[in-house]
Amino acid sequence: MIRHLQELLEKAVDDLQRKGIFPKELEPQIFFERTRSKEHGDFATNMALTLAKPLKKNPREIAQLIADELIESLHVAKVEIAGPGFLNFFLTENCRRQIVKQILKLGDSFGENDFGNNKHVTVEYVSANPTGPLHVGHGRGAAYGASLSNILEKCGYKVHREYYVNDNGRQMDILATSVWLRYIELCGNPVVFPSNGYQGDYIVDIARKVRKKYGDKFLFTGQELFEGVPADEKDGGDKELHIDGLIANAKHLLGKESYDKVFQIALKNILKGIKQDLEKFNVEFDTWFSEKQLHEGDTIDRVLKILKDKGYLYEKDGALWFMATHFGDDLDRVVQRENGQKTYFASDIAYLMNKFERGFEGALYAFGADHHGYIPRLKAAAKGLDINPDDIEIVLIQFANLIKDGKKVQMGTRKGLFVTLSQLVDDVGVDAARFFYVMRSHDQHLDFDLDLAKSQNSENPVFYIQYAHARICSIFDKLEQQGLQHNKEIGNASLALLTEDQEQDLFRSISSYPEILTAAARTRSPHLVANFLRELAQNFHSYYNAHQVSVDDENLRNARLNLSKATKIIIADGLKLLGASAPTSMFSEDIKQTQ
RNA sequence: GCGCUUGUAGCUCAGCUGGAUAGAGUAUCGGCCUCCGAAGCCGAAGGUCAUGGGUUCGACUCCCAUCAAGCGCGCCA
Repeated sequence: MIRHLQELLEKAVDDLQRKGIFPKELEPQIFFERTRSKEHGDFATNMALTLAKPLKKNPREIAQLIADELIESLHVAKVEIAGPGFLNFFLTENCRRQIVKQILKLGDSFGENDFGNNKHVTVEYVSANPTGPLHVGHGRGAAYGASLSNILEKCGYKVHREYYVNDNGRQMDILATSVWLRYIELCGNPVVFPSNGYQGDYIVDIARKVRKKYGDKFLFTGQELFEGVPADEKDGGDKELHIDGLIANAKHLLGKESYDKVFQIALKNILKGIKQDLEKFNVEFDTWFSEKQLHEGDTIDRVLKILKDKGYLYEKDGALWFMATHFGDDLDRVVQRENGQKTYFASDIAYLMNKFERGFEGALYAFGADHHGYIPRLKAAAKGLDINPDDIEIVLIQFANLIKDGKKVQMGTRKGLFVTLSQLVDDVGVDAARFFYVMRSHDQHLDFDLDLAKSQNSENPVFYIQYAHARICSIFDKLEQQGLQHNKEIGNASLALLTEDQEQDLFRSISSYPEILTAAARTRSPHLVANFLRELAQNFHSYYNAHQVSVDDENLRNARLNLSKATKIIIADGLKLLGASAPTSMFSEDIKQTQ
């Protein structure tokens, strides 16, 4: 529709240019927006206002010139000049109503569009280190990435969802060593657990599995364990040196093969847990990308060689540095440490290159806000690799606070004192969890109110929306109970009977869905969809309260049923994009039955 | 100290590319079930858009400064 209006305007401007009223070199940008209030029609453009300056004319005069030049359209009832010089377009009643027909015909593919131009992009999200279960802090990134991916897909992007698994490096060694120490405890040798080790119970669970499989094969005495290890923090030493010493001993005592076995059991179990939690959270990935494969393959060496050949690497203090400052970063970054180890940044560059080598035309990262320092260095890496930095995009997700009884839930990251994502889902349900995480703008801190998320009334926006859906389903159930049939054809032929204010509001609302989707895709903002759904649900509830859908008159009844059905389709589709379900009933006993 | 993000109704938040009278929810107050699910609806009230400058015909939106909050500034991951 917008395109049609744009064509009308373009034609008018063309004609004005041909007549010499507008200068020929003028190339106006034509934007239409939905009006905020219906007194302003359906669509408005501020074109006359933007032309005021180059034309040195009063905007209302310009608007008048354009309005006079507009040719008739079947779809446009009238055009008004309003306010400082807006052109307000009023669609014909008939045109507004057609949307119902269209939605019923297209079903849940309504709203699909080619905004993304088939661009092949990776969306990377969560990518939490596999050193423990996901906690509620990861939940927002997961919900955001999954919802955004769905929306992008609906808007014509080819989306590849990736989880980058940091299965290499010191944190993983700490994990393996922690498991090993717990294992030794289980075998009956008391161990003073390092303050920097992973302390959660899940470590003990994994240690138990190690013991079950290998018995006492990896058992050593306390004395052997701590041989030559610097003191821990609690004994006045350094916790980092302490744990590094323990790692070295673990590797030495166990030998490579046995150490790897412990390491692999730890990694596999944690990863399995993460996958289960995400599945439960309705979050999926196409690829779990292992960092290790970058090291074991040639990607890292290759990417470093490329950068070196371009002259972007240099040696200093025995380490290898990338000239990030040359590309706008604050500092140069080390890619290979003095001890020969590649840094995480080296893997990050390699992974970036790998994404584009696999043919992706864009890489989108959803990072926690604490990673914002990465943006300049990643962009710098892209420039160094001749990748257009605009093709990599980093979205920062602000933190979420859990609120219980009106107070912040305090969480310590160490000692396993965190609420896991899995617990949250058990507590409030997937639907509420997914919806709450994305209902606010991602660059806004989020207060996640647990009590609200759990509540089953209209204060809870998820329930409010789902209730609208369930109500519509209930109308159709009732119809069937009365022995009546919904006749779509009669409904479509009778749409002209839908003249109530609330019906007009619903037309407006459902027809704006595709634009909401493209806006959400363009600004990477799933919360727009959440807001839209609330409004749509509200429009429906108002309608429902003001008018009977299932009336005696067959024509009117079917027309209203068509409108209700169209509304239902969109609510269900929107909820699906956000990872929430659209229940056919809100009664808890029914929900149990359907589950 | 430098950098990034944020500051809108009592509270939680929307506000599209600079555009029309800054909007929702919640809390408060007042109404609506003989009627498809009242888990709902309708109405009232609530604002110096952190502050001060600037650009503009026009600023919540862009620029500068100040204040406040969160985060980041390693041969850590």
